[in-house]
Amino acid sequence: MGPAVAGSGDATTVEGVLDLVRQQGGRVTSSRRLLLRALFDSKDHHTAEELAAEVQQQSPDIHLSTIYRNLDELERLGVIVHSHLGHGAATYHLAASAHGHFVCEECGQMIEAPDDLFASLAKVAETQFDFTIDPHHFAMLGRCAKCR
Amino acid sequence: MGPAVAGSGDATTVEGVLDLVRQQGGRVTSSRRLLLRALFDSKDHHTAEELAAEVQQQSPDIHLSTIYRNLDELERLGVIVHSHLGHGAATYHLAASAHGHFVCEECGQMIEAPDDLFASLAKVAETQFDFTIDPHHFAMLGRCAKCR
DNA sequence: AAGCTACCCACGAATGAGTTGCAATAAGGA
DNA sequence: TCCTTATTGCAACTCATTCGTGGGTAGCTT
Repeated sequence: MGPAVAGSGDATTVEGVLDLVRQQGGRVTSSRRLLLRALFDSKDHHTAEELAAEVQQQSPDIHLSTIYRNLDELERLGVIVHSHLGHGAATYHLAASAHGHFVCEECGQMIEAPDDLFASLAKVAETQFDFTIDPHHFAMLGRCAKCR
Repeated sequence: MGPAVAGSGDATTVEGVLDLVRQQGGRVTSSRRLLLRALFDSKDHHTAEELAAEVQQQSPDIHLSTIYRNLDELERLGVIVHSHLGHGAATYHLAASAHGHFVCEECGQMIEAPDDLFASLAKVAETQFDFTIDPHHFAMLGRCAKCR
């Protein structure tokens, strides 16, 4: 039957997320669509500035502050998350592909860490402090093999 | 006998650290002494601004930028470290009492975590990625019991 | 004790990342 | 098509931190 119509609000496609936005009383604007395309097209980590540059290739008038406002909105909807990988700007990516990060303090190399690596830490934090960790937000710094 | 003379460069007292500074070709100034006193007097975490306020009670002309430059210097000497506990300013404390941090995303409550809590994560990172973690720099975010 | 000189300081201005106020614009239901 | 209100572009702002500068001073050297 050809490509399925955009799911009604499942956050797995650009149009699906836009449905979700509309359902929440938000409006579908071209800046939102372009930003979501940039986020879906590359599953990497991007700063707000990088995403703005991407979006501005299609529509140069879209302002960085609009990008920030839309990123905030998408984060409130749970579609994306941001993380801090070091001392610079935050990076954004789809919430569906959330994961932890190991970042070398020396060379900046970043390793994506599947959640189960943090399972034992999660358990200790839980039993000792009644604390539920979220290992995604801040990177775990350290030294990679090359820099040690 | 009286109190022992300041150790020759052991970073366990204000005067010891100042010896160390002098040994490295640095100069002992009153802003450095006051800053070190502030750091030694309370073993808590303090932002640069808080430390400045403390120092300025003795010597109101000491500028915030001097605090930052001295904090950098002390960090290069390995006497102090800074960590990021959330989205605000960095906090500084003595390197000797370094430790990890669990911080609640909701209420901001901070729990100091002894290093051995991170032992299992350290091992996994080592064997799987040849990566040596430093669990002090960024806090591990999450939810405390009350906020969950 | 005085001189020298590299180091250090106060001050202000600049930076980088992100936020906010506001008037103009546009999405989308009526 | 009209109307309401979300959204945008823009500029100005905040916050944390860094930088440039000329004057000041610690602490060798003599």
